[in-house]
Amino acid sequence: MQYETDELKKVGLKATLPRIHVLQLLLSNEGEHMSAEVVYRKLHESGVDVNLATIYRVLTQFEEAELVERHQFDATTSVFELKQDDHHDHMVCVRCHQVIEYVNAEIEALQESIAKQHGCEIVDHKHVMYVICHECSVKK
Amino acid sequence: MQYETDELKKVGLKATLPRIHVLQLLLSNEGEHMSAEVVYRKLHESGVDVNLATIYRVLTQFEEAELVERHQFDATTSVFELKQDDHHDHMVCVRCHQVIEYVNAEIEALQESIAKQHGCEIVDHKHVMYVICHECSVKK
DNA sequence: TTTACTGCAAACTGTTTGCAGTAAA
DNA sequence: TTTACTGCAAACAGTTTGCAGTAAA
Repeated sequence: MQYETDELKKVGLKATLPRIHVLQLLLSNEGEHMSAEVVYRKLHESGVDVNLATIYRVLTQFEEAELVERHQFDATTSVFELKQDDHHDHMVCVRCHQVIEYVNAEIEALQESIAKQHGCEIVDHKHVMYVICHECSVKK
Repeated sequence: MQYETDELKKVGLKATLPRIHVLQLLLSNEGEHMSAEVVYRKLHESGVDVNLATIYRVLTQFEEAELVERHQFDATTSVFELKQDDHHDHMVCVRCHQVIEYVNAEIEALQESIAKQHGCEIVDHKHVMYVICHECSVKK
């Protein structure tokens, strides 16, 4: 819990219990992409009662503090993951909803050159591939 | 109006006035990416009163009939464009909200190979670049 | 002790839906 | 004349917000 406290203070946030718990959950589930609802449910399952509105606030603050990244793989729900050092994009299995991360420098470079061709400067991008993953295609 | 009527019947939809008007609007604004709200407003401006709920229904039916494509460039709102023959992706200017379409076979191919490497089969993808367009970067 | 933060409930936004009436075939 | 469609109002889902009370510094 000291680590979480330090991380929070480092980005200028009071080390409150809700924030510590959310951060702890994200840390212990690295690589997962969780919605606010899921964070809420997981915390409650482990006996920690944090209000859903607070979770939304905390996740948004974490995003602003660049501790987490927000993604929207489907039309309705945002998911959050701990921010990693390297940029990566995502594949989402439409059957099992597993998320696979990948990095591809060539695509990144191509993007830049396309933008440049049009006189545009990229400020952000999202690239999501909706797939049927190996496991799902095997089990029919 | 005969053209619209025929197009609608071709995909098995009754040629009703709301549908004809929405299709007409999309046809006369090819290349535009309009939200349901914008469709609603534009129709009303030209003196055609169609209920917003109907516009949502019609656009969804058009999507199912593959007459239009739905995109979500921001978290909250869907936009629609007439379906073209070729696949393309989008750049959206974060300042003026202009949408620029582009096609890049190399990226498409790279996507496929990345998916394959992971044993995945792509069923869909979205690739959006958020940019500052030429005009916007010029006028500071 | 001060001020940022949380819980609660209510609001909000884009979108969908049930139902009774209307228009296309 | 039948049946699909529309308008209306209410519901919906995820998310945000105002406010009064609570806890971190």
